Amino acid sequence: MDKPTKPRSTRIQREKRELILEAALEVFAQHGFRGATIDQIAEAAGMSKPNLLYYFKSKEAIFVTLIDRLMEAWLAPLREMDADGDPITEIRSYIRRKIEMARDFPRESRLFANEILQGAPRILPLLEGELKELVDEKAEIIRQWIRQGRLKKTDPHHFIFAIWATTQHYADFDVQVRAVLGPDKGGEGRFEDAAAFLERLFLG
Amino acid sequence: MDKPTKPRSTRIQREKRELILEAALEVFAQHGFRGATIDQIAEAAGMSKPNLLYYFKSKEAIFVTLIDRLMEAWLAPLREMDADGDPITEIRSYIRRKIEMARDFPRESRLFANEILQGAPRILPLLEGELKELVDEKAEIIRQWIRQGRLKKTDPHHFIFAIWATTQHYADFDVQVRAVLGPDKGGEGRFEDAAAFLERLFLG
DNA sequence: GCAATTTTTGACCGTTTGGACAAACGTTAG
DNA sequence: CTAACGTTTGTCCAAACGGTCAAAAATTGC
Repeated sequence: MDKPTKPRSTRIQREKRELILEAALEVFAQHGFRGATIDQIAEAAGMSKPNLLYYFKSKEAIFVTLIDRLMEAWLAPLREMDADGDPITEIRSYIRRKIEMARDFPRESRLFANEILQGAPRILPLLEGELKELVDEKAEIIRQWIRQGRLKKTDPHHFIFAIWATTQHYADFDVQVRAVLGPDKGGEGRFEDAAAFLERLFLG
Repeated sequence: MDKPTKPRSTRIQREKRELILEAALEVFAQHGFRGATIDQIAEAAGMSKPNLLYYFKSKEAIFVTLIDRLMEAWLAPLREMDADGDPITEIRSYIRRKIEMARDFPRESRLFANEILQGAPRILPLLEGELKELVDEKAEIIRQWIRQGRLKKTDPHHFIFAIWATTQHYADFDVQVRAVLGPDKGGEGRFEDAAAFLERLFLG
């Protein structure tokens, strides 16, 4: 018994599946689930449609795989918020991480936004279960910080919503942000400006 | 010359077009442009597909009409921000109006969000033109208020972005908001709570 | 080198979709 | 009644779509 009984999926298989997921992320983020076609994803992945369907049994299967992975990364920053840390530092770090995600993973953010906009048909149970529990837990921590006089009084749930909304805005509404800021202020520095602004807004 | 030379469009025509636009708003907001079908819209409007196409020449035409109207209503609240008014009052009113729009016109908000998410293919010129000018103008007013010491120092553009993001969040991400708040706190009072929270956040 | 297995592809299928069209229907004015 | 006009519908079509399948091609294990 040197190895487990499931040596399935070769290195090549894993690589191809990864390639497809990368291409699908691009296409889904830009056109949404219904707007994206298997042909588009296949072309973006540099393979034929039947070939793609050899690795994923349906368009839905690709999407679900993508969004399942996404959720892990999505909740991670909030998970890191530590009750034993300094409130200001913890919240500042959280905002930083969220802005970095908007900058570095805008496609993931848009994919998520798309799913929620359509009524979260595939992840509603997760939102009502895991996400709600996590948020309630962190809200309790914030409430505790407030009781201890270490944080300005505020509604914890709406506080978290506001951080989500403002940070993700820079990924989801990026086109609008750049259009309004114009060529001058719309450069890559906008994420730094946003981070600085948001820290002041939420902690100042 | 009792009447102008263009008596076109009877009352019935206007009513039917209105009926279609109402149905289309519902369908587009829920499924996005690509996800919506003419049949769905026709059924929601209580008429046959060819009949619908008698009033609008294409799916695109319906969408464009809808989004053109929407933009008017969308910019109105910001337009009302008055340089001669009291800064705190003006900003508070703006936030109130935006939250009311999220509560009373969530479908319009989602339609707009959808368009931006897809890269704003149909309204990019408007964003770079009319919207940018309006925001720049109001940003200058805010900057003026700050110079006069009547408002806390802050980046006007990101300040406006933050108001947009947080208020629209309650329409666009409504499913998530309700899932996280749960049955108890997720009732109709959530918009009031949000308004109160946001006033504190932005003005407190 | 060769058989077994995995990967890739061209051709194909049923369904859905946006849209066209002519015929039918209804309404109104003379 | 009827001609003219606006409205409605059944039928049809071509393209796009998600997905299948058998066979070819490439790879792997021996």
